[in-house]
Amino acid sequence: MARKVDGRPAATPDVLKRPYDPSGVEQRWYRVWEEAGFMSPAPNDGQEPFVISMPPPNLTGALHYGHAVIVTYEDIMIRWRRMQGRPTLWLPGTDHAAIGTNTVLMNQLAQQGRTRDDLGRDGFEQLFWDWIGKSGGTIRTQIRRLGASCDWTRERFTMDEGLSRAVNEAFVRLHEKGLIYKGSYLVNWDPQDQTAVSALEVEHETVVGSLWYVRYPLADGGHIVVATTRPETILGDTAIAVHPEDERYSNLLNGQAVVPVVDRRIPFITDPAVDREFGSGAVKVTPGHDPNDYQMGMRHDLDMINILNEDGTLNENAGRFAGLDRFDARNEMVKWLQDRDLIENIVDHEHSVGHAERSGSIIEPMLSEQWFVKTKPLAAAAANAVRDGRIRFYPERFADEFLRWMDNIHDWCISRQIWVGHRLPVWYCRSCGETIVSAEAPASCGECGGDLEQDPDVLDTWFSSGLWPFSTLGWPDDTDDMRRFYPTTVMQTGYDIIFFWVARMVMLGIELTGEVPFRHVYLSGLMRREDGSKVSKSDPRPGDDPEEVLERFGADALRYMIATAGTPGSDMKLVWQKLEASRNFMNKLWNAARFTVEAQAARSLEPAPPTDVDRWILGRLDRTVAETTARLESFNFGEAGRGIQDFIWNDFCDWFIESSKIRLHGDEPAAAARAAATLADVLSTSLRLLHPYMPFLTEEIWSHLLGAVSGLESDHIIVAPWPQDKGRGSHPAVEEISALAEAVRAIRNARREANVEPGKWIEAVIRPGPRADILEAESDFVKRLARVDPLRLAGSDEAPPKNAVAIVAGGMEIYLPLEGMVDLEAERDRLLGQTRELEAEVVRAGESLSNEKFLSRAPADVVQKRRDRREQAAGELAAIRERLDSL
RNA sequence: GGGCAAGUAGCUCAGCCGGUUAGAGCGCCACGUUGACAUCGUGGAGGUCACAGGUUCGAUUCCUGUCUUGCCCACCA
Repeated sequence: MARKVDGRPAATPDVLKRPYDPSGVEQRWYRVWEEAGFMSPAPNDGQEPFVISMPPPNLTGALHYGHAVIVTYEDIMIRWRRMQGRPTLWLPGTDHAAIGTNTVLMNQLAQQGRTRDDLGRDGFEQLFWDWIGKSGGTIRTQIRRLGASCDWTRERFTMDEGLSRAVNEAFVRLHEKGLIYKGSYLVNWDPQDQTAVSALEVEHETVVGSLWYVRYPLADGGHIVVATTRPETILGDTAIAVHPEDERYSNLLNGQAVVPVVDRRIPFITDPAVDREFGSGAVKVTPGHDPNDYQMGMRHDLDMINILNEDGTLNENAGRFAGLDRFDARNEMVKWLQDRDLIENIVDHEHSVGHAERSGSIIEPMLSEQWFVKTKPLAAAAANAVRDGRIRFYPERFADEFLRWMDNIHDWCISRQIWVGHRLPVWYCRSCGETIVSAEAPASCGECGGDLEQDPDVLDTWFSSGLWPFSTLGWPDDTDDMRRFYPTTVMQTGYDIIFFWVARMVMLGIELTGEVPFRHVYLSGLMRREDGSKVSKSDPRPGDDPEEVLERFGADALRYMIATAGTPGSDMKLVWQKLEASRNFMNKLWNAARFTVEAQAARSLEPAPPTDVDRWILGRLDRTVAETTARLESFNFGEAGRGIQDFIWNDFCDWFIESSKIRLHGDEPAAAARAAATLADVLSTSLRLLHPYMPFLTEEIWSHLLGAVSGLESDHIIVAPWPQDKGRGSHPAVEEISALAEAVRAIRNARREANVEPGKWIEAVIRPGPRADILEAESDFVKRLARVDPLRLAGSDEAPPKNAVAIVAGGMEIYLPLEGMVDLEAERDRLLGQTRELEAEVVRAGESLSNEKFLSRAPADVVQKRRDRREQAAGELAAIRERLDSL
């Protein structure tokens, strides 16, 4: 027989060693599941499938907590639905992340002192594919490590052959319908990555800069003052605008101003967009480098001058400043103006500056020829799908956010001047200049037969991710998977990409497939650091890497912490103590399992009928089953998880296991067999409830149970049936035993107050009132758990013992005759204190019960409840007063 | 500038489609080697549910306003 460290014999089999150690266990079970094919959908039996497209992690490096959050919630849903018997498909994959990956690769090259031009496009693409292989492998391993029960046989990558075909097809179809167009517009230009980005990829940051008041000479002499935050853009000015009703400047309208440095003569225009109160009331107009001015330029047909090169230096239009970097140019310009006394004033000014999400560099609005998606018609259809309930959001407030964005949408710039991503399916004829948009590469120009050249640009990464729910199922082909699994059921992702991704999927899904891509959108919060700061790629800190947590606590602990960390849609913090609490819970369950397995030795006999204690725990179990199922239905994963723990720890371990020891160690084999059977029953059901949260631990325990218990529903818990509520929660024993537990608690409390040694057995006398039967049947429950013996039931006409501590609890009067230990004074004080509390209670209840309006307006059950409460309090009060009198 | 969320025990957070003595984990205090578990057990202390009004028989929960914090959206030079 195995020995414990302290020398006591251990009756538990060696396989259930304590404490629970997740390392090894987790990887082992994952392999078993994968090899058995449990994670692929069951064959088509006509049942409605439950489908989730896993948000594809970016291949920009390793896993982060965002992925852990996604895996946790989605795996909970998938495992739960699988256990319910639904055919489930959870389709995993990865995303090439275009600019994100581009940044990673460019940084790697920079560290070697190289640029992408050293490699050339082919060489750079080779580098990309090498990286994809490496990063993809890491990510796949980590997703497995988290326990994601997804279908790896259907894994996809946004740039694999099928998905690339889908991208081309989507582009061509949208282009044919006029929903994709090319044009020269003011775009957000990232001078560092040297590419256009979409408005969503620009992050605005409020900074305190300067507002320069600049004197522009007038052609007819004199000057006009204009305020600007970007003096270098003076070089691109093509007008000066004032408000039409601004009389201060009405006399200047026919004249011209002279742009400093370049000496260009520019007209005055009037436009109601000008704010008379701001600055001098006159504004310089730079249509080539400011969105506002661009609009104004369009309205007034102004010249549009581009003063920047793609790398952010100034071009030949900048005169003497050509070749300078944009920031140097600003300083030089100010100096130049100051030298000529053309700066009237400089004031601090708070304004917002756009930065590129990836590179962090300041965005320059710049004229550029790009490809765009015409979003208005797509957005209208998407908004309708949400308004009419075809798509539902959880929490609901995100639907409003979604709609607001859709209603104010701008066209989407989808071309990027980088080398990572899907090349535009666009070719130009070298001879005649013809543009050809085609899903397949054409051999030659259809017009003149000339040679073709493919457009060098690639697509925004979100264009391909926008197709994800259907491109992964085989679209544009009419595949079995597409027919069976589309539309998908739930889309769950972080709320931070609702516009980037969710919105695009809805727009493109409806347009290209005619159906919404998913029915439910569950948006989860972000995982923050313990101090509340955001985990960021640009500023990594120790603790940001989930790998550490997996090492120390295992995937189950991390998952449970994430699932129970908060409420839907709200951010959560990575709190170390919560991970410890998860681990402790796992250990608690593990030990309960050891106990249960050990107890099965008693199951050789035909079990006795269930006792009220059995009925109580089975009733509590059924209530937990019902609650958990309802909470999962409504996406309340945190509440569900906490409820399961509450049941396992507080009901099962603290009360049922403790009380089962009476029967297990007693001398009635049939009773012991019943206790063992109930233990196994409750444990196996609890494990199934918990499995979606802690797949590894529950599978491990299940495997040990298999050897000890018969009648388990399945060889593997992952495919075991989800528990059913058998309605035992309404059995009277549920309340009866709860009352006994309340009595036990009260006795323990009284013992403590009377300074009775915890281990000491003391006598108790109970006047059971209406609980005589249950107390008779389960007196051992009270005896053992309250450590009282002998326990004597007194008739209602019998006088209570004199020198005793008196307690009223669970509808019973309990007396603990503690000879020589009862301090009469202290006892009287204690009882007086209780009297006061009860009196207050009676008064409170009495006030509302004597209130006519309460009686007439409050619902009947509320009134009844209050009556009951008053009655109970009054009863207890009477008993205590009687006791006081006798002292 | 507009919008959203949050403000509940020392800390991290639940709860509240109005009605219980407002809960959990951690922390704290006291006690405990009772054969599942010290990653534990038992008992306890600790909250004017941000503030001010209003609706109601009754408000932590609903409404209005204020303050604080966080986030999103927005072309004010």
